[in-house]
Amino acid sequence: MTAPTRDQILDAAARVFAEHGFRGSTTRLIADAADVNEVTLFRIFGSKDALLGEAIRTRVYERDILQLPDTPGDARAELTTWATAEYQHLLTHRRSIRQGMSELVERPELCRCMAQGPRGGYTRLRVYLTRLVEMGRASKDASPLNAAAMLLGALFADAMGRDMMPDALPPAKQVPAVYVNLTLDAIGYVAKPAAARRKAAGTRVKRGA
Amino acid sequence: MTAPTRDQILDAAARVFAEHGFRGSTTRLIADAADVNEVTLFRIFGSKDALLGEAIRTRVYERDILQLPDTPGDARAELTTWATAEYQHLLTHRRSIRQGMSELVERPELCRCMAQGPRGGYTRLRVYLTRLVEMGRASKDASPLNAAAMLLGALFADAMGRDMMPDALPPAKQVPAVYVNLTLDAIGYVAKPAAARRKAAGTRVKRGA
DNA sequence: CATGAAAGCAAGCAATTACTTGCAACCAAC
DNA sequence: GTTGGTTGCAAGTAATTGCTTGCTTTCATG
Repeated sequence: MTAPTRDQILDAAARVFAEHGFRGSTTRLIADAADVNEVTLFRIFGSKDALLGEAIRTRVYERDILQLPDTPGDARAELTTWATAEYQHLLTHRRSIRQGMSELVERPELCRCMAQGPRGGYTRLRVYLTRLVEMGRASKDASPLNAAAMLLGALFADAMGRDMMPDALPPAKQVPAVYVNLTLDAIGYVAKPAAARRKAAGTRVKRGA
Repeated sequence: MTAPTRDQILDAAARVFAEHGFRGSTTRLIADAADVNEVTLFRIFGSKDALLGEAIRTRVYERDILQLPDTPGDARAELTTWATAEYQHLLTHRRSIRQGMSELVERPELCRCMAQGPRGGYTRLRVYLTRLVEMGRASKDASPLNAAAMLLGALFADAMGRDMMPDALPPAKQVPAVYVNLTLDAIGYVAKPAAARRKAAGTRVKRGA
């Protein structure tokens, strides 16, 4: 068994899955897309389920989440960079993600690997926003937990729904910055802590949302 | 042909679709769920496609969007009520909506009816938030368009993703208020216009997000 | 060249699925 | 009771699908 063929099949399976979903990804379709003989799929992976399971796990859901700094600097810039990577992944894989979401009832075992990315992102973001509050750079009343959920939710919804109504949403290139800025405004973000705020009084009027 | 049987079948089809999606909704499954003979489905609807198409259109996607007042009063209360209705619909139909989303590539004709609800909600919310800005009750820098997108996005993502990670999101009962309040904070909402703001200086510290 | 592993090819199986057909049963209305 | 409309029942068709099997071909290695 050669690694190129195995990867080739996994890549092809993920592509077919994105368009056709679980049932619609016939072994014939996958074999054609991978440019191999159908029987090869069974020789290597044993069953269609095993093949597709591994394909979407390794090609869609398993990934590294970008790090956020332990000590926040320019939060608007840092979070926008971070959100851009997150959003890019969601946008790139939106078809597969939509297919995976539709399988939640019939294949609950998919739940864990599907939730891995969102959980990781959520945790990092929440920690970062909590630090902002602790540093006196966001309102003490703010809930980093809720704000993190809202930002990630908005990014997710945008990526999943954009194909449905592209004209009704902010331009894709602007999306990360738009939602990051709204989120930071929502938690009363300021570039400097309260003690230093009097000297930088105009900071908030310079950024529009 | 009797109307009860027709409706019975449509209801059953929608239920089966929510769990099994398009392909997985076999005519046998639907007939069993509707407690009718399989041939009846074809007598009444002609094909499985036509049946499912009508079922999800009429049982999931076609709906009335709650109105928002032309002149905003207590925006936190009004938007929370409104968002609660919106969220409830999304939560109730989340399985069907997820299935529908997964079909976007293979059945692009679904796009329009799927987008109808979100578009309507988006428009109403945007108009309402624009009025807030015009009344001097939100920041002139705010973009009602972006804020509307974020609020609706967050509600959507929450409803669609809750099954995947129920513990990582705000409690469902609190969701509408949480995201409405964050959104209003993001656009610099105040209960009264700028001219009257000095007399109600404590308004913002009373509500936590 | 010989060998073994990997993959291709062709045929086929059993199960499933949307759908059809002919007859029978049921029910409401006259 | 008769009639017409609606639905059920049973059997079946053609197509599709995951998967298997036996033989052949290809390729890398010694």
